[in-house]
Amino acid sequence: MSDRIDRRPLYRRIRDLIAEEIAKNTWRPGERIPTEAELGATYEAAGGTIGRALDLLEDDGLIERVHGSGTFVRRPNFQTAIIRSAQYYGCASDVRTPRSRILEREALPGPRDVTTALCLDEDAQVIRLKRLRIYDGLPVLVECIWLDEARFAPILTMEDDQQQLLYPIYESLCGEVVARIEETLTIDVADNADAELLGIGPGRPIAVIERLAFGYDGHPLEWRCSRGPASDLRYKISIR
Amino acid sequence: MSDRIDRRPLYRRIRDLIAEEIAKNTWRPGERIPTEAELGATYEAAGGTIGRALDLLEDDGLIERVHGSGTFVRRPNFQTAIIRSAQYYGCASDVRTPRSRILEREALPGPRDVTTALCLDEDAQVIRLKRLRIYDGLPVLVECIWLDEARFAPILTMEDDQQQLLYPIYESLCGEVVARIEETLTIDVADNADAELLGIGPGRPIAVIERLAFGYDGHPLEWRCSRGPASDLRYKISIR
DNA sequence: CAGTGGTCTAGACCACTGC
DNA sequence: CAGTGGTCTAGACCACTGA
Repeated sequence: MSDRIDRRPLYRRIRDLIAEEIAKNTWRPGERIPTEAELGATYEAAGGTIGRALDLLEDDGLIERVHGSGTFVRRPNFQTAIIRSAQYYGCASDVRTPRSRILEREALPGPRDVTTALCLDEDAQVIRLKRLRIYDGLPVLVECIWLDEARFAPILTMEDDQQQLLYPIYESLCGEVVARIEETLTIDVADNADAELLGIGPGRPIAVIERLAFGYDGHPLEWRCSRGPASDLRYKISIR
Repeated sequence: MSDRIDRRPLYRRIRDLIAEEIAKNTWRPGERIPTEAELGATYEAAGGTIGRALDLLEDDGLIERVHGSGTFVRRPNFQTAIIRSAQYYGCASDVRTPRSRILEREALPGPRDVTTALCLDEDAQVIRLKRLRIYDGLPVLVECIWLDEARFAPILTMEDDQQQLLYPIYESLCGEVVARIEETLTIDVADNADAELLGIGPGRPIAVIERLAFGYDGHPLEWRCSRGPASDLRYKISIR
């Protein structure tokens, strides 16, 4: 049945087969997947082996198990994103309402670096959003967001609901689910445009967070570049 | 035998018992610990259960298993430390020799914030090192390092071997092993002292990395504050 | 209550290391 | 080769969820 050529352990191969099903959208985020017993029958493995495969998927953040209830496809929340580490997020009152205003929105032929980052054809059409994020009435982040127009066309005509986060909109409007992000932090100094939008002096340090968002199938969906005052940044990690 | 009150699963309790042995220095870093069969006899558990406990310890970076050879106490290397992410580290030639020169070294009554960070008595005596880290002849990091004098007295009289890293010295000279670190990144602007030591203009962005280092027993051993040009920083993470 | 995931065992067999 | 960790099974039992 299983390839004799693939010498990886059974529970690893089963992990990958299930991950593939998730990538193929066999089950949507939040949905229940088959029980361990059913999976055991499907993949012809003992319960312990299936359990071990699910352990790996849980570690990878792809599924969530609820004791007595079932195993579900997880919808990631990116709690440890660098952007979240900024001071204004950690404020006392957790009811601070983040808002965001779209400043510019257009479709255009993709610049070379954008099509490269998103793995698109060189002549592909892309969407560009320029957005200002606001906390407590104060502008704290300028974002430039790039999307493949072929996948995200509805974004061009949606109304600007300032309360809404983008990723849930991607899912409801375009059927695209973000499963993983990569963030890179660098430091720059504010140019005149930054200074004006963010209300700080030109030449002050700016935190630049470049983000690539990927779907369950590993394909890049969104490229985003966020700029905010570096004085608001406080990023903490623990290492062994 | 085992407490009926402790309702955590057996493999979790065994994980903690072994972690405790490591913290107590029953086995030193690099040493082999008993075989799974021996551990099974000690803790009265089946092989699979011991294996699962060791899985957890491996995930936590406390041990390393070598197939066919044994299980060893791991010596961490902190590859993902924020400081490592600086540009000058990632350079093409990997033979760049980092050097460091100790600028100041003294014992003094611990300032309040230092004794607090290191969990010492308020009137404890501490060691303060000021160090300049140099890559390719260029100064790139100013570090201020604080240690409990009671544990690290030999540091006061050691000779300044500019090639050596500190953590191996802590181990060989003082018998203290760093098992885990916590780093916090913030951004500041260069004051005159920074500017002079690092050879940049005052007011330029500075990356400030505060680091607390802990022993296997979870006690803080070292408090360190590093300052370097933020333009050299490029920190990348992946999140689900 | 039935159905689900979580723990644990005993034992078989395999794969790798180092003598 | 003996000793070690790694995989896998079948089945028992437990703990939790939700109808």
